[in-house]
Amino acid sequence: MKQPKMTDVAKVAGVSPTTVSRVINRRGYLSEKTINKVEEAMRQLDYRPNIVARQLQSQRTMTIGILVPTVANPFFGELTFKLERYFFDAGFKVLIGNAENDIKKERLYLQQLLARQVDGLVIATHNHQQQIPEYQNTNMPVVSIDRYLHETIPNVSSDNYAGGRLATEELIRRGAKHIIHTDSIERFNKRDYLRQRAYQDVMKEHGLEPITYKIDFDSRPELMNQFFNRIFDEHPEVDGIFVSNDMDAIQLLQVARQRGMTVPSDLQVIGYDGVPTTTRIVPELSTVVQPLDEMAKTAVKLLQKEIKGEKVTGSYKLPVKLRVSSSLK
Amino acid sequence: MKQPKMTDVAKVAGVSPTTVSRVINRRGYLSEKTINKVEEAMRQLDYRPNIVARQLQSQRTMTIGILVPTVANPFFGELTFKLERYFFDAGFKVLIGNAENDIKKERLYLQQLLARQVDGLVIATHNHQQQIPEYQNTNMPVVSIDRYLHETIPNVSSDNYAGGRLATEELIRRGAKHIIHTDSIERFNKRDYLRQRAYQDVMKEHGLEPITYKIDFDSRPELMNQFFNRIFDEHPEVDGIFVSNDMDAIQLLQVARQRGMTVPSDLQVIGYDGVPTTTRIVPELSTVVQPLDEMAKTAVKLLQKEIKGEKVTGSYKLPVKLRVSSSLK
DNA sequence: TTGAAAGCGCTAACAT
DNA sequence: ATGTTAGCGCTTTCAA
Repeated sequence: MKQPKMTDVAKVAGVSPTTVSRVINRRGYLSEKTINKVEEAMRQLDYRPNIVARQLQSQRTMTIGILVPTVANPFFGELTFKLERYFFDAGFKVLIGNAENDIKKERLYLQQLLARQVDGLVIATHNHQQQIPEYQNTNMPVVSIDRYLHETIPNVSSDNYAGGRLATEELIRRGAKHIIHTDSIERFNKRDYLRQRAYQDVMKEHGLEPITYKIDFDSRPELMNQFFNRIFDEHPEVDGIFVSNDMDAIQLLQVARQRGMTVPSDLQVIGYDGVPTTTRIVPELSTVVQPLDEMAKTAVKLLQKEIKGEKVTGSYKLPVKLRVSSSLK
Repeated sequence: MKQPKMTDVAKVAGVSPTTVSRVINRRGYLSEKTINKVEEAMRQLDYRPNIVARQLQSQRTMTIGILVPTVANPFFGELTFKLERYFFDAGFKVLIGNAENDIKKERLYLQQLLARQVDGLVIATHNHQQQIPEYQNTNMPVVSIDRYLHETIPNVSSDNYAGGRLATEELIRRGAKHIIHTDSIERFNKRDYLRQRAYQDVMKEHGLEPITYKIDFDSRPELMNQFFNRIFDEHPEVDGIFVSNDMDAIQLLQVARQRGMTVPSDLQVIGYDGVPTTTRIVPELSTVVQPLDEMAKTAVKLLQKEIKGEKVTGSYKLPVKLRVSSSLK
């Protein structure tokens, strides 16, 4: 048997559909008696309003699309979790897409979501935006996380430059002389290379030579191991490494141990992200902690403003802090 | 300016709205000329069909709701990722809810999602289903993961009993004599205690005394440390532990190391889950690997059947395998 | 305080 | 091969 609709409720309650709608939405004048009749009818039929019909009428879905590389990664899992929580508190549901560093998939999601299935979009993927013309469509409210998409799209991120400085300065302060920086290769846009720039600036300020290695984000664990081994082979003098994210840093720690290096006496390591889950699993890793909770809150707030019709642009950099642990002297 | 709709396209192309619809959906007879005219008009107006209107008409949203405790947990992050991937391949979008072990929140999600916003539901939460009457509503296609909800709702899980046996037997085979099992407390239903039952059966078969400790799932890391320390205090003779999930097992390893115990010579440990992310971070942990990919595939397949109208019930147990690493002798 | 009618944007059924 | 009409289930005028 089919789900009851408003006219069914109206019939049972002996009123018009309009009145049922009024009762559901508590709009306009209603007599106590009518309210009771209608509510009784709804209960009797186990009636649930059809959200889709309401969406068509109201032209809003109260749904937000979130695009990430993959929620299987602890950083994006945590981010998605926080975003979803704050959106939920604001009355929004959340549709997720794991773009998997696949431009085609990201475009497919966008084409779907732009078809008025969502009221807004949070983009935290790492694909090359130049290849995704959909972001030029400025009608849809969009916020990006840690990524520049378009001049009209506000961007929320941790203060990458400050974070890069913090990490590098700390390594130097603790006696490291030969410090290497590894970064993901997929951050195409110059504005996203702030961690690296900060590292280079600090190194130069201290008369040290900056050396950056680029990691292919998608590389498999075995390749990562090769990659880190190569660093050690090419730079046996290295005594400090600033790694652009904790997952990579953890793997680096493993490689260093396999090579018989002792952390922190032979090698000091600082990562980036500081997500609770990874910190809990590898408490010994020192790291630059991104204010994920604040970032999520900010993104939600900005997107809500956009949805209300306010113009929002610019870059929102949130302060990082250092978590010092036993991977530092 | 407003988004163009079908009639706008129809006007520009000089045809009827129906024809536009036909072109979009490639249905019925169309002349080459008409197709071109319509497509040109769509391009010119940057037209995107309104999905919500289509949903109202077709009575399907092509959207699935997924409820998990939180995607921030690597296990559920990975599960959500895989589910989303296979649903995407099948043409479905995915709405997520982080129920956070909060019955109220879970009910709120359900009430929303049951309002025909989704075509089906995957439930992987850990709340007490007796307190969630919405699951009695049998109209909505539902699949549960590792959790019994209702006799009409199919359940997909790893073979928990086999996994429990595998872990316990392996510890015994490798010489452990005093083996303790720790399990989450939130698995209310008897059918969910299969890992524990397997552990107990194997212990008894070998003339050993089973000892199970229950962990409160939500407990904070500090409490977990206390908890594990208590186990070691109360059972200094312990030389093997089977922990019900890897996150807990990892924390146990840390506590053991803090106490100066050496793994595996003093203490052998086996976890449960074997998610790629945690395995990559803590490769030394031996664990019972859940076939997450198969579980996701199965859940997607079952839900699609239900959506097509087929009746699906019963319990789908998928085979586990042991991942042996250096936490075993 | 309540109801009738129109319309949100699309597609299915029925013409032609 | 294309158009007309009706309707998906709700809310919003406007009227009574």
